[in-house]
Amino acid sequence: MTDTAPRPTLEAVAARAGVSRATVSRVVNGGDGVRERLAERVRKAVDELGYVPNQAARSLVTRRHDAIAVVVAEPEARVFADPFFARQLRGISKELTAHDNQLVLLLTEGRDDHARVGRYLAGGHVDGALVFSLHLDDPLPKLIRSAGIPAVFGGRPDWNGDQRGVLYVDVDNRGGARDAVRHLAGLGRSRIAHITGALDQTSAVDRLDGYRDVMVDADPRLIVESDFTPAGGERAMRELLARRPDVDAVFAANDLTAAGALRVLRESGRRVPDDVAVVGFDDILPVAEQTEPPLTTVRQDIEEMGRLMARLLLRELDPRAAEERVGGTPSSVVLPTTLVRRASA
Amino acid sequence: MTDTAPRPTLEAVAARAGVSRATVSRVVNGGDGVRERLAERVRKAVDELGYVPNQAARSLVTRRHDAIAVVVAEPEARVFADPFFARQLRGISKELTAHDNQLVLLLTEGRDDHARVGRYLAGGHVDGALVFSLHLDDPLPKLIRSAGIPAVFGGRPDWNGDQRGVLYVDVDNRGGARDAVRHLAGLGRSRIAHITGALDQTSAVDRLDGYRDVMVDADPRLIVESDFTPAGGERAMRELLARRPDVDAVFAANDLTAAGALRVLRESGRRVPDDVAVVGFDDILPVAEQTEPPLTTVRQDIEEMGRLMARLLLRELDPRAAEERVGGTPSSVVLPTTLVRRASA
DNA sequence: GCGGGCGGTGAGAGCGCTCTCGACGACCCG
DNA sequence: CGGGTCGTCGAGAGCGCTCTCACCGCCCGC
Repeated sequence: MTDTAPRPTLEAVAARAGVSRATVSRVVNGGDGVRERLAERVRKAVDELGYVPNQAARSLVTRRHDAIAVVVAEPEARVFADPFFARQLRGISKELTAHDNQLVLLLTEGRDDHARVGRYLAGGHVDGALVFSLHLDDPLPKLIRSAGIPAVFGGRPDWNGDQRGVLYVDVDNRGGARDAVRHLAGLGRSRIAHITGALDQTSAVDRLDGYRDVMVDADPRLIVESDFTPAGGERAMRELLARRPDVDAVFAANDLTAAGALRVLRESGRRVPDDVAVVGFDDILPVAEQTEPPLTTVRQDIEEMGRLMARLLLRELDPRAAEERVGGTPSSVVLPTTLVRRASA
Repeated sequence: MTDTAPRPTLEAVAARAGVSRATVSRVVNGGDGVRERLAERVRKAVDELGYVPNQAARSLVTRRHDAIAVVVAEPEARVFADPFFARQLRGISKELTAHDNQLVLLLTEGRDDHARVGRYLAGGHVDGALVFSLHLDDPLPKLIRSAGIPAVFGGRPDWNGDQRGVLYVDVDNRGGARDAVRHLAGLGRSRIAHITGALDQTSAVDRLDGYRDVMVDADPRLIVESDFTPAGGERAMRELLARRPDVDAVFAANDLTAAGALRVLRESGRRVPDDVAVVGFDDILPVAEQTEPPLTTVRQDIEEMGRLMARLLLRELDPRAAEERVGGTPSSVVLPTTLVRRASA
């Protein structure tokens, strides 16, 4: 343990500035109702002493923490293959920092951890939570709700039951999927297949729905279920080639899957995009740009998504905003996507 | 704001169990020196009331927070292209969770943020810090030191000045590089080139040193400086082909760079590995497995690195451990690497 | 010229917890 | 059988802050 010099207290600052604790407190917290002359003297004392408020003492009385929990309930796979997660965190971090809030990160590991997270959130250590829980059967949303703590979800949660007052920020997965498939159709392709993502996640379901919106009466054999992984993409593509060797386009539920599909197509002697055009989803840069050929894909602004989630939550927490909100509660947001054309379609 | 029911206090539990506050506190914190009969009664009361200790009140008196900061000082690029960061976080999170510590994440954005981070750390909101700051000129290490807060660095820091007592966990970059180059030599290659990483990071410097260890008197033209990015890898590879068209192997400082190099080699009509063998570094799965051909590379156990960093810091913070430590201060760790053979070399 | 406001300031009471210290039996030894 | 020791527990004093409330000048209006 490093011995830290005893940090100056409000008391010390007050003594130095020749005022009372209350006045120093007022100045430190915005300084309303303190005459400028005095305030100036206090600020000077604060600087000289290097005073930093003790957050614990402050929280004890205000019952606020200026801290937000970010709960990530991904069992390895997805989050850690993508830089996804990092991007969202960055967006969140930016927004929180701008409002002097801290980011407490909770990563969960299997079921047991849910209890721990629930306890933590219910324990009132943070003012709110941003939750990433993309699986349909996830207990987290209920847990959060029963913890009685304000929360915003990343991605549309889809649990059975009351959805009132549930805030989330999602990407327009369905619309993005439609754009992708329409793009393929616009290229003159008619036998457009879809390799789905893991269908226990709303994003995968929505992308599939988007595909169906355009391909209203597609051959069901053109739809192959997969799991968002490259290996899954390979398997699905093989299956697809067996079912419909005449397939001339593939819309994969994400870039990783598309990369797997691309490899199988190459193996099978198909040229991309000449014989089969391929579109992915996510625009994971190190992947989408590195594939052979580079991948046409649907981009989503992940960082913005994080930023928005944080903003929504902070607004929810701010009593001032709560007043303004009368008659217009803050609502969930769905972000647009854009098609990024590269060589694969 | 959600109205949270007033949470029960120690006082309430004490009343219910018919004991004093002090006794409840003892039970809650391990229960030494309390007769089992009483302790049992207290635990029952805790359960019934759903009591959760107020961390703020506790911190106020103990001056401990059971929270550590993770500071990531990466200007975008590296961290967010790799799943690197996510893996490390996971390792850290696991270890911290196991010891009931919270993880406060601080991402920095340019210079201004350093001051903010410094203030935060000096403010005594956390017990220690894990710092990722891979750039030679980074002010963070000094800042941390002057904040007087225990810290462990991820990657060997390299600032001028006193290094005593500086703890870090690093990967054996130099050894891994040696292995990579020896592997290429073992394949019968003699004109082995190296595309470096950004040389303002110790990892890049160490990898270059490892290359030099084996290629003691290599043609300097075989060494091309780059920056860890795919685009940089492409540029470097072009330069290399211009300088030494007879190059028969490339050791790239990381997988992203290798992927860029691979693309240029393909363009130029070289076959990999027949004409030119390529080895990367990091084993970033979604990249290394997706390249054409799949990349032989040097793997580092990133998650373990995070775990170790946390363990080191926690030990540093634990007064008990401090006693045991007499005569043997905890020291930095360098993790081994392993060569992963795929198709590119 | 005097009372009522009012803006500015200080005194003091807690927030919920830990921890020291002293009290109090029970138990042991001589 | 008396004095000391040990284990167990409660009383109470803060930790550093916010916030209410009372107080004190001063300015205004009549």
